[in-house]
Order: sequence, then C-alpha cells, then structure tokens
Amino acid sequence: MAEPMGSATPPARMPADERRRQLVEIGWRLLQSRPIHEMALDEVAAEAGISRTLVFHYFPTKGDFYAAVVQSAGEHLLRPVVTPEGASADERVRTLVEGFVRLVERNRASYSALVRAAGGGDQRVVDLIGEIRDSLVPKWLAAAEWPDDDALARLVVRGWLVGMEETVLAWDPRSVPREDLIDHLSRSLFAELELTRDKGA
Amino acid sequence: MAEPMGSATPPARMPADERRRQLVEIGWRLLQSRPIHEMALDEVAAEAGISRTLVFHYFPTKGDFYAAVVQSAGEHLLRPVVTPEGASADERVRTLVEGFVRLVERNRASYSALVRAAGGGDQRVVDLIGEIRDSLVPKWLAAAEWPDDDALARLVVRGWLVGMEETVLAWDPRSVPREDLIDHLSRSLFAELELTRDKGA
DNA sequence: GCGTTTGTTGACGGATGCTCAATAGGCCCC
DNA sequence: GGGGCCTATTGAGCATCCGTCAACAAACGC
Repeated sequence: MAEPMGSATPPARMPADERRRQLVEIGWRLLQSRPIHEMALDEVAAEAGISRTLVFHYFPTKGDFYAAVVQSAGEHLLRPVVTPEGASADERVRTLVEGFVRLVERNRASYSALVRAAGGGDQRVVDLIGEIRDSLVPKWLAAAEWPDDDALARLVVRGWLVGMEETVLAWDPRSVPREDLIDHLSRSLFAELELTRDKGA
Repeated sequence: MAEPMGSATPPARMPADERRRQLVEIGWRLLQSRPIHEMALDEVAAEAGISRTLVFHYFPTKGDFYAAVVQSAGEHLLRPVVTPEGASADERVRTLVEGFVRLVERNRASYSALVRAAGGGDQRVVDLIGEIRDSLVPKWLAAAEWPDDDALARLVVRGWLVGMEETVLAWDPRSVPREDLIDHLSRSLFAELELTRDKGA
C-alpha cells in the first residue's frame, strides 16, 4: 500500500514562507515571457503543481501577487547597483553606468518586463516602481559627488534615470558602439547636474 | 401608435465610421480615469448605450480597440507639437518644451494615461507608443537645428524625450518653479546633443 | 487518541473576452 | 410601393479567469 515515495504524488506540503518564495519566483520567471496582466494565476498554480485556490491563500488578490513579484524582481535586479569605490566621481558614475548597461544586457527580458510593468495595471505596482526609482536617485547623486539637497537636481536625476533606462533598452549595438553609449550616458549625468547649478539665472 | 420621437427608444442606428469614432472617443475618456486594462468593453458599450457585441463588431478584439484608442489619443495630444518658427534654435526648442509642459499641465490625466499605456499589455499598444516617440525625434532635432544623420544622436534624443516625459509628469510645481523646469529641459537637450559630437574621443 | 493549527483543495459565483445565429432598419431597384 | 439586399444591432451561449467558502488532511500539543 505504501506508494513509492517521490512518485506522482501530490505536491509536498510546504512551510508558508517557502511556498511564498516559490510562487514569487515562478511569477518572476513567467513575467519575462508575457506582459504582467496576461499572467493568469492558473498558470502560476499549475507551474507550482498546486491548486489556484492556494495561490489566493498566500496572496489575497492578484494585485498583491504582482506587487510581490515586482518588489522581489526590483530587489534582485537592483541589488548589484551599489555605489562603487573609485578615485573620482567620473569613475564612479562610469562604473555605475557600465554596470547598468551590463545588467540590461544580461537580463534584457527581465528588465524590460520590470519596466513595462511600471505602466501596467495595478496602482501598487506603478507606485512600487516609482519608489524603486526614487531610491536610486540618492545613489547616483552620491556617486557623482553631488549634494542631495536640491529639488531640481533630484527631479532631473530621476528623469535622466528613466531616460537612461529607455535609451539602453532601445539601444541597438549594431548602430551605436557600446563604448559610445556608456561614455555618453556617463557624461550626460554630469551635464544635467551642471545645468541645475545656474538655475534661475 | 407613433411613439414620441426622441423618447427613450434605442440608440440611433449609426453609420459605421461615426460609431467607431464615438467608441474611440468614449474609450479615450474612460482611459483617463482608469488604467487601460481595467476598462471593460462592457463599460464602453454601456456608455455608448449599445450592446457589448456591437463593440466587437467594430473592433474584432479588445487589443484592436485599445490600439485604436491609443492611436487616436496620440494624434490628438501631439498634433499641437509642431516645430515652431523662431529666430534661433534656442527659441524654437524652448517654445517646444514650453508647449509640452503646458500640454501636460492641461491634460495631465490624459497624458499620464497615454504614457502608462506604453507599459501595459498589448504589444501593439507598446509598439504604437514607440512609433509615436520615434516620430517625434526628428521634430526635436529639426527644432534644435541638428543634423538627423547620427544614430547616437537619435538614440539620445529619444531617451531624453522619455526622460522629459517622466520629469514633467513627476514635476511638483511647489518644489520646482515652472520657469526653472522649462529652462533646464531646454538647455538639457542641447547639452545632450553637444555631448554626442565628440563621441569616441 | 483528540483538538488545534495550518497547508491544501473542489465547487461555486460573477465578470469579461469573444462567437454565432438571428433580428430589424435603410436603401436600391423594378 | 413592394421585394430583396446590405448592414447595424442584439441575445444567448461558451471559455477563461478572479475571488470566495466550506470542508479535508497533515502536522503538532496535550
């Protein structure tokens, strides 16, 4: 009567947090191949080998699940974005830009999915991405050795950041050399910042 | 037996193109209050006073409808973005930026909805917004009196454009004076372009 | 063993995208 | 002016998917 263990028997009973992590990981993986609102919870459940109901047990609503996925994705994707050490502000910013370009190169699908989710449905997701971006602004300012005390500068860096995302995503290495791209983006940040210096002039 | 004309009788039978316009217009109006994928075709139908089936008669799929709405919205919103006349490149760009800021100020909801749709679901919608942005690049280059023959410059202007959208949408007039914003954005474009000049140096 | 807690599920309800066959109002042509 | 065709319009039906509810089952304490 004892069935062979490890056979086609039901999904192992899992501790809550582990199950949560598994689901978020699956969602993240699925997100790379389809826009967020086309990811049915049925798929996620099937992928995990559990019933759809269980997904709702962990995430009361679809939006909660999406938010968790985006949150996790943001953390994973941006964890490596740390203010580098380097002699000059130039070098630090350049390292950061280079790291970002490499990030997008290596995780194009993931990053694109994340950014695209920013426009998607749930307000929470939109806000989340907004917060992620906001949290990056100080890092860039620090790398550029620029005081974080000016509203215009912060606003400008935020816009520059989004522009950079777009630029790198739209970048075609066949028409623009990688080096030129990185070079431009790095110097661009300083140019933007310099411009904020003589405002109201 | 003749019922009082203009009474509560069914929605007037409409010529096809007029009905289409009406539906797109309704979709556009609804889009301003909710993210695109939360706009049920039921709502649109109800708003028009017709059955949901009829909407499908004009737009085979939900995505087709969305695409039509976004297309129309893009045209309406960006029609006023014309290369202005002016003595200097500076003045032209500044006029353009000022027009854009005013556009966002006056149609914040609409513009936000349009940009947010860019991240949304349908690939067609995403592509459409991409095309709209691409179509704007030459206008800005022309206004800045900059040759439209460099891949890097085009890429950079596109990124700058998206950054500007973000900046203006995130702009809070209480912390950054309108004049400063416009001033920065205008000079920013030239700064970006100047930077592309000595690439590979 | 018995109860409690908690991971898990099947069955139901409601909304929504989409299809199909049928109705009904205009318009042309004789 | 009557008959027939084009087309705008609709109701009923199907499939998918979000979300709820009550119940089952596996672990753990007493």
